[in-house]
Amino acid sequence: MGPVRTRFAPSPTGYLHIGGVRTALFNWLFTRRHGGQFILRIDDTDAERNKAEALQPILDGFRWLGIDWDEGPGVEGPHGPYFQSQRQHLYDQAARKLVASWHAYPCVLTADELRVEREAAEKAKRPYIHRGPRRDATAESNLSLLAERRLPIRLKVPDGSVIALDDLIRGHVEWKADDLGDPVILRADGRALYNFATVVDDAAMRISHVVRAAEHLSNTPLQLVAYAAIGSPTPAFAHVPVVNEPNSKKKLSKRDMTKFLTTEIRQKLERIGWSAAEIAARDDLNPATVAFYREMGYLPAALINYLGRLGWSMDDHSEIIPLQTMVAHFGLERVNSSPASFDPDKLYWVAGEYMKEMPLADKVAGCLPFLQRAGVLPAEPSAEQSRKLEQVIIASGDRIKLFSDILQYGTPLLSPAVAYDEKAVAKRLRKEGVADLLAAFAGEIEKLPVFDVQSIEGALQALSSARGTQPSLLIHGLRVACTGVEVGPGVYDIMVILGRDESLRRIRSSPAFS
RNA sequence: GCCCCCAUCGUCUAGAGGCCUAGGACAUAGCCCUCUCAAGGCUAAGACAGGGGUUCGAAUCCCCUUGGGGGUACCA
Repeated sequence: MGPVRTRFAPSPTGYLHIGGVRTALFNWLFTRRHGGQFILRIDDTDAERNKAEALQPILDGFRWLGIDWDEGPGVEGPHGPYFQSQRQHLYDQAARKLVASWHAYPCVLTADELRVEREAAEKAKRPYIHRGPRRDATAESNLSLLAERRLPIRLKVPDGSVIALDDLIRGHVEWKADDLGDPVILRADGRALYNFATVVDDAAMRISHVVRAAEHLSNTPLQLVAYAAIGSPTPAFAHVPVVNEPNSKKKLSKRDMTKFLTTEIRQKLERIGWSAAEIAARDDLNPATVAFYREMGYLPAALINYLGRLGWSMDDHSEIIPLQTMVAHFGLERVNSSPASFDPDKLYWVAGEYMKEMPLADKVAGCLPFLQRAGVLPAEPSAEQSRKLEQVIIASGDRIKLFSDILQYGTPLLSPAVAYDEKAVAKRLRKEGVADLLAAFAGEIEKLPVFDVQSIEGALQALSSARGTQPSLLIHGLRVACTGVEVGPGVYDIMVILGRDESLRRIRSSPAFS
């Protein structure tokens, strides 16, 4: 076998779809495992919806995830160009050669005539298998007809044969050629159809393994006919199962992604500082795109790990699999043949596992932009602010699973104003004796020689036992007084981060006294 | 309609005839730890779609049914 060469052929739609990137990842893992080349080929033949700027988000997404390509946009190689719109002449040439070699023929039927044929077949309850009138005409006469008129070209499907495929994931599949109509491979205007362009390109680019979504399995027999016609060896095929919507047996669709922008998701975005207008201005901000996870502060390694395990397993127990391990063990034979549902909960868990392993400095760097975009910290934080942020992150520990989680835990400590939560205040501050305790405790900490976790805790325990109250009464009251909310890092950590003066200010101006 | 694919806990999966009273993970519930929330520990509940074969023996092989999905285009 020659070198492993795979490809992924996205069309520039303006966003990187989660299902597509999973397929790309399988290609990439397989390729890296075998030391081959992974090619990114841009399927931009559909001129109107393919603007140049619509490619950028896709490339950005791949780069963010660390999926690199050996040939493609920005990486010239021996088999370019890598934009299908620049390869039209190749399809045209190939199709004409097929007419000359009697493997293809011009279609002289009009759209209306074709429709009539199809309807007649339907009425007779017979499957419609197209065979055109010029199918058996001589190559010479077809060629001269083509010289006079621009006509669509159809590929001849050989009569009576069986087309077989040994799919690397699905095993042996076969089709009867007689069930297949002669497909148009080139439109009258010279633009190629997908089933033909993909074969011409895959052959020209020496693709050894076509790893693609299972929805393409039905296209494969026609493509196999095309390979035979152009006289190229066929690559190996592996059809990976589609990714389904969460809790559903429906494919995670590229179309109608707006439905994934539920009110819940919208709230999540708003909570991390996105305005309704900003969300509306981005049509890729929904859970079906890679960009969404990036904006939510997921670690790219976590997304990769999750996606890699979706439909593939390394063994009977591994869940957190570092990229290098994945590359070392990836194999198409362990890719499942049944569809898999995307599970946001599990992805969130994986994200948390990866965040636990993040070095502190990287965590700080990752969290900062979220605080800045929400206006909690300025573009150029002061040394004091940076120091505090680091302390907050240390104190928050495993609570931060996504970078955006810093907003929940960091905002109450980093912004000067405290937003008091009604329920928390009612439950923890407006309680018999809490105001007295807080006032007394404020007096105690004022006198502390050092203001650290040990001394604050000591003061609190001392006061509680002197008063004969549960320490938790004061602890909960303090947290709400200092942060406005009930959940968060340990209270002593909170007070140390705020500092003595700010802690006192917050305690004394808290709603416990109003 | 016709062709093709798929089918293990809610979800991701292990399982390639006996190791299966079906294992793990996420999610769920309970308990423990504890200053809340996370994290962690322990426990619970939870699946071979149905029916026929083959076999001493089937989640695993075959057939049928059912259910899901894809294709059937001058879409990709």
